[in-house]
This record gives sequence, structure tokens and C-alpha cells, in this order.
Amino acid sequence: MKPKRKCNAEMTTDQDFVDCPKNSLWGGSDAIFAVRLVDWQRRCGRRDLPWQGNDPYRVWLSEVMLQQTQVRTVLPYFARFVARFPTVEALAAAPLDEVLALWSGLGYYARARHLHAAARLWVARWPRSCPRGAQEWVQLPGVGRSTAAAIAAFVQGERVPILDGNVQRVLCRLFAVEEDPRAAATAGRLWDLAQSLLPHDSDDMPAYTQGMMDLGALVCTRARPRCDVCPVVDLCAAHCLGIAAELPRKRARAPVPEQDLRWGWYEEDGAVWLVRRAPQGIWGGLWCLPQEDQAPPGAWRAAGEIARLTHRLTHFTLKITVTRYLPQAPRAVEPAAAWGEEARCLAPADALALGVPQPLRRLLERAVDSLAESGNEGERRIGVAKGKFEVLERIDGHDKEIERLLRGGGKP
DNA sequence: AAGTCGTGGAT
DNA sequence: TATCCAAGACT
Repeated sequence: MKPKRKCNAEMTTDQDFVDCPKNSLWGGSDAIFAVRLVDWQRRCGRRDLPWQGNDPYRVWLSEVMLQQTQVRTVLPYFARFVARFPTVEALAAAPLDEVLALWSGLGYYARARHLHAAARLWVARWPRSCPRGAQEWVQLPGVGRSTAAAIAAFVQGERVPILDGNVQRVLCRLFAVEEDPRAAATAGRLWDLAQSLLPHDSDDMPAYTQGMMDLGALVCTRARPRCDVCPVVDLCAAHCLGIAAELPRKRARAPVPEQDLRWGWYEEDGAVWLVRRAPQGIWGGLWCLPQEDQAPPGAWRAAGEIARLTHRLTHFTLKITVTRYLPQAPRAVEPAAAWGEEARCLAPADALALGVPQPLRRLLERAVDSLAESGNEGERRIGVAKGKFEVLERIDGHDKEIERLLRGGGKP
């Protein structure tokens, strides 16, 4: 698209400034941007999401779930969550383990721990009520400036701006901001711009806030923005300059490093040992296979590697090797003290009811499938059927042994 | 104040 | 396939 008018750096005369769309954004009290956006949201925006309304609990819960997570992904988790915990009181009364189990698979598990702590703080400090205004919402753990503003705008119509990824992109284009929006200095400027665009009437805040999100998600998208249907295209400096699709500028990202991880599949009479991970770090508080940072405990013998999983995260790639262990003696063995106090031995189907990280969830699901297939009562084993893993690599020099283990067989 | 934290959708 | 990144917060 070609620039239709001069803007920003090209402006040299007073007339250029008058012609620049950026000028009309600052054009006094008409608040044309907000008026247009609110009108557009009410006609074309999303109005049927299950958390929309003024229930503070549902709005808060959804905003936390939606942090760094797309709407499509959140929908089934939100439904399960409100079915199990219809109120903040119900959530506060639940054990953390149950919250983590419902959160399992959604990622960023600190959100679940903070959510649980926040629910308890909420009912203790605002009994039969809720935080009033962004200043109070932000006091809940897991609720930062943008999330607090979204809740306050939706529930109470407070005139406070949000600044999530969508809004950053919209503002970078609207004002032709070329700097990295995630740099601290740029963020401050974007917050100011966001504040300056708010509607004057607080009754418009819910539709306006939803409109900013909808505009970013549906029209002002990262790739191929739909400027042809944008309600504020004539106010957009980047469109004026013909660079809307190129903003925000993406910064170069370092290549993602790889990290090796070793898990132990300690199998005992059709069940497998799980340990709770420390609250800090990745998968904090979740149940997982014992991670073999040091030598595995005694009384077990290695029975081959049963899986190699590749798990990609934003900042690095995990290569997980899962080694199967069986008791040395036919009788049950004591859980190793090295695993800490919280260790449980569960059938795979039962383990799936706990909060577990996604790669382990897949592993357990395959084990359940395998049990269902091979279901002989006498020879119950947690075999893993060949070809059922998402990612399974041949392990050099042990193909036959691996194959046999993958079938869940015993000695040949 | 950069690093860390998950998973899946979209291109 | 590889890459970016999503209704960010916390340390």
C-alpha cells in the first residue's frame, strides 16, 4: 500500500501536520478514536465469550487464563474451571492440588498457584465482595497492571488502559512507533498513548477495552492486517506511511538452546512413581517422573530407554530421555528417600488425574492405551506400544531391546 | 532489568 | 518446517 499522506518524519509544514492522521488523534475532546472503536466493537466485536459480563470472578479468572494464551486454548479450560469452581469461595476452599490438576496442560503454572493464593486473599480481605478498582485488583498475586485494568474496565467501567500484546501492536501501528515495543522505554510511551485514547464516558469502557482486544485479534493482526475493514484506518500513521504490516519491528531473537533432561519411569506392579516438583522453576508444583540429576536410587534395575521426547518451549528445547526401571526384587520396594517426601505410586490412569506437565501427560495417555490393548490380567504391564509416542527416536545399538520394551514385553 | 516461565495456534 | 508469539507477571 502506498502512503497517501505525509506523516511524522516527513512532516515539514503546518499543512503536513494538519493532514497527518496522527493529528486527528490528538484533536481535542471529540475522542474520535474511542468513539469509532466503541461503535465498531458493538457492531462487529466479540460478544459471546463465556466470561463476558460483569461477574468479577469469571472476568478475573478469564483474564488470568488469557495471559499469554489464545482465546481458543482457554475456552475448554475455563468451562471446566467454572463448572468445578463456580465461585471464588469454592476456589479458595479447594486444595492447590486440585487447581493444578485442572490447570494441567495450560502452561505457566505459576498462574495457577497465584490464582489459588489470590482466591484466598480475596475471600479473606473482601468477603462477599470483590476488589474495587484497578488499584485493588493489582494487589492480587498474578494480576499485573494490564490485567487489573482489564478487570476494572470490564466489571466497574474504570477509565484505565490495558497494554497487552494486541494493544501494543495496535498502538505501534496507530502512531508508527518503530522502536521495540517490549523495551522498557517504549512500554512507558505506549502506556501514555493508551491512556490518552480512552473514552471519556466510563459507560463505554467495557466495549472500548474489548474493542482494543478485538481490533488486535481480528483486524490489526500480526501478519496481513485487515486494514480494509479497520474502523480507524484513516487515523493510522503506519497505514498512512504504508508500513502497517511491518510494525511492530521484530527484534532479532537468539537461537533457542537445547537442554537434556532424564526422567525415570519407575514401574512397579502396573503403577509408576511420581514426585512433586519444587514450586519454583519449570512445572513448579506439578507431579512428574523423578528427574535423574544424580544416580538413580538402589533396589531398581534399568530396563532400557522407552522414549525420547522433544518438548519445545519458547526459550529452549527440552530433549527428554525416559528410562524404565523395574524392582530388583519381585517384591515392592520403598520409595527412594532422594525423591523427597511427596512421592506417589499410581496407575497411569490415576496419574492423569493429577497436575502433570504436558509431555508426561502424553506419555501417560499412551501407557493407558497400551494397558487397554494388552489387557491380560496375569501380565499387566505398563508397556508402550511401538509407534504410539509423538516423538520416538531409535536408540543406537539397542533397537531390538527397545522394540521389545516398547511392546511391553518381558524377557524374550 | 533482563530472564524465566508452557503450550499451541497461525503462517 | 521454522518461527513468532498469544487478554503478562514475577524475580
